[in-house]
Amino acid sequence: MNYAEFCKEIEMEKAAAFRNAVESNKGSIKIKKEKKLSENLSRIFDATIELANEKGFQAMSMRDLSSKASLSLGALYSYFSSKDELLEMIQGYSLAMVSVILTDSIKKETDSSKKLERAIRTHVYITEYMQPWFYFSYMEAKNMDRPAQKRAIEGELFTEKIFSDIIESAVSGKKPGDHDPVMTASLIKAMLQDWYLKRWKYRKRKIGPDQFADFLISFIRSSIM
Amino acid sequence: MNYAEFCKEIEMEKAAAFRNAVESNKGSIKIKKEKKLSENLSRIFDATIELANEKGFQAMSMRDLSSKASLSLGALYSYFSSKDELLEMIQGYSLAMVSVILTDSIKKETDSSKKLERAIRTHVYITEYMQPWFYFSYMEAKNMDRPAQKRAIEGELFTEKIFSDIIESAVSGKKPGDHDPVMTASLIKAMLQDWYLKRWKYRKRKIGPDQFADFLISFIRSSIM
DNA sequence: AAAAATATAACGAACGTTCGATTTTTTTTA
DNA sequence: TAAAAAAAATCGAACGTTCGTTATATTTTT
Repeated sequence: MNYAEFCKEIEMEKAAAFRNAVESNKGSIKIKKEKKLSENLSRIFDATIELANEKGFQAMSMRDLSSKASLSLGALYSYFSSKDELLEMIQGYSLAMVSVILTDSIKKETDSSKKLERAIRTHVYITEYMQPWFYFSYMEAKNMDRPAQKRAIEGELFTEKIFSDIIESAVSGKKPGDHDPVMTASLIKAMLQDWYLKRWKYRKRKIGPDQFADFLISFIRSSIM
Repeated sequence: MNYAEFCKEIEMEKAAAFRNAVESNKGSIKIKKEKKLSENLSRIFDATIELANEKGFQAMSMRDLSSKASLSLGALYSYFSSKDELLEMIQGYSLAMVSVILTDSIKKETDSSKKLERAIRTHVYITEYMQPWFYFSYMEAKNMDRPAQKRAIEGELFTEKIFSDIIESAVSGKKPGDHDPVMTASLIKAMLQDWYLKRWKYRKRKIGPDQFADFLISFIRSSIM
């Protein structure tokens, strides 16, 4: 599997996750027609991500959003009930994406070592594919209300658990006690996050997702094996 | 060296960095008396850090700051000329801290391997000591104006260069071509940043700075050696 | 007393949000 | 199929707040 292949397979799951995000916020959406809703809401999402990653979500005004999404102020509020809710819809979307994709992906391998490799690779690819979304979720987490913050933390721990479980079974019996799987998973997660948080750096150095995944895998492999 | 020892040695350098931060913004400070200035400005800094790490710098109002720092709105503006300038003063402060401390620290070792170990340990300790400051600088970087953003990026690359230089001389001749020092330094930096960005996680798991530094060093050593 | 520092009230600008009027789209009717 | 009616969606002005900042008056320190 490489990044190009990954992209082809992802489109459907992306659409499904979007429909799911819409479904769980149906209550505060005033738009009736499915087509209008998905067209305009995804344009609103894109515009929000773009503006927020430029100047921060708080600093982005509804008037900024209105002009970038080509909808009037009043119209915007037919798609969500408040600015905060908009933020949480986007968070829910990207949170669902990473956990679904990751869980599905590791089922395709049985060998622990291969499983770990695949998990890392998939994480790099999905965060490459939706980089602005993950950057947004990471940076705006502390501006969310308590329940949304809790969801963000649980999301982080969920993916970390995927890694620590794999490591546990991968290194069991090999070098007992030498490396704590939980700590190792923590560090892996940190390195994976660097990929979507510091894109400017890797772009400048002309390092693509495949290259990054390869390097990261060999770095980790030689450390825990 | 452990964290407790580190703390004893740091106080002087911290005070020097603070004086330096004041000095380079003297132009917009209306307070004449040295004592008043350092007392109140450091209280303003602390209050800003605390509020910004709670709800974000943008969301923090000058009225919030006024009440937390126990100074009237008008009085605040005798210590800086605008909210943005306050942000940049704080950024300059923590940026200067890490580079001075790190540069000084690695001079104390000659062996490359020891040098790397010491650099990592020192980075963990200084970011532990001033955790809220580094968290602040990281999270608010994208809300700063262009020149301040440039400074933040240069700061990141500066410390990364310190690591890649050491790695280069440490692994030269050992495993040629196997690990790109620049990429390795990038990953090390990512893991070091995790320490001050995810404090809630490490605190919950009862992992202190000494433990984290030990683990990180052994993780990296087994990977590049 | 003079100088330095603080407090208070007020400024215009910009914010998120709402609401009734208006336009666009869909459905019904002839 | 074309006109009329109903429904859905959009619009832009306006609301009440809150924001960063300032000018002036007052208090504290020298």
